[in-house]
Amino acid sequence: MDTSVSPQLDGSLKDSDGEENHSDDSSSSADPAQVSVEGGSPGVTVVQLSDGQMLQVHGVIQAPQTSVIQAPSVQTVQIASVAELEPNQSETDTQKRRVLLSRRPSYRKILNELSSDSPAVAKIEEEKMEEEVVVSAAEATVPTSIYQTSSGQYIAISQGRAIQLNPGVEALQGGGAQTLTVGSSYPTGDAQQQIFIQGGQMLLQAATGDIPAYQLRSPNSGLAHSIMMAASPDNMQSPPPPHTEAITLKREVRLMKNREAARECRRKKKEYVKCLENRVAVLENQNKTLIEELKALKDIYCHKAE
DNA sequence: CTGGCAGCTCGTCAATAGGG
DNA sequence: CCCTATTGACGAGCTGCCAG
Repeated sequence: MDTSVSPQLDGSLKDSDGEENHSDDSSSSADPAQVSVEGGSPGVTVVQLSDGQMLQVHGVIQAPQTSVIQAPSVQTVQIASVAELEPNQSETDTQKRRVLLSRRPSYRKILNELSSDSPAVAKIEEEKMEEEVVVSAAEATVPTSIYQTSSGQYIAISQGRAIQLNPGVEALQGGGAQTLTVGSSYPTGDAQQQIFIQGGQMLLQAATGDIPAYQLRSPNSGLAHSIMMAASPDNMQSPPPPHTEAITLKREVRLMKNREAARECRRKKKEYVKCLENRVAVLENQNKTLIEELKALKDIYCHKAE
């Protein structure tokens, strides 16, 4: 019973790795029979596809590990054994469920383990994103209203009038944070507002009034995104009791962090799956080479025997 | 053109692990 | 014990495809 590949991962291997992986999925989708391994620097295998295209596959397999799937998944064994225990009914349902729910080590850990054995394996880095550095101490302590745009970006407005666009997917791909300073459009505002621009999106205007309206525009598309008031619009009007406000703020921050975490987790998962796919491709090639080698040796041996 | 369907992405919740 | 990070599960929304 092999539960090492979850249905989701399995699905990803089959069809869901999606558009963004097309560039290097060719390694995994290539017919193994039409691929030749060229060798290369340690840890990196150059694979030639049938169409002559050369592909560098980071040598996930070069490390002396028994299996791609078994090696990192310490808890896989655990899951399997628990599944075997199930007929015994030796555990309560709750306990079973808990154990079944027990996770693999994180994708980052798995890949980093792999990479420690094989230095060529790309590590999933702790991404120190600039936008996290951008948040100043003042902002962190001052009550902040957080809004979500229709494009999924976040704007935090603190008492200090700092507006931050939190990282969307674009921010991950794009560059670092940019900062601009504009005059405040709030009647009560300070002289200036700071706007942090992420992922090529910029804050174009902030209207005055009790409930400010913002317009986000992507320089490329020119499309304006309206802003959904995702959280605490009441902050703008009558201030709620400080306690409620604190709770709301705490929740908003938690949700925002979790949103980011989920995004990051999915990204890592994709990377992990991609890595496994590469490894499968290389293993298949290696297997094929070994078979051919064995065949050749057999031939030689048969000739000598005659 | 339209309704149904499948696949994908994203946000959220909840469970769990690990660190301080 | 509390807090934070991680990740599976679930639902909602979007998109592309296809048959009628």
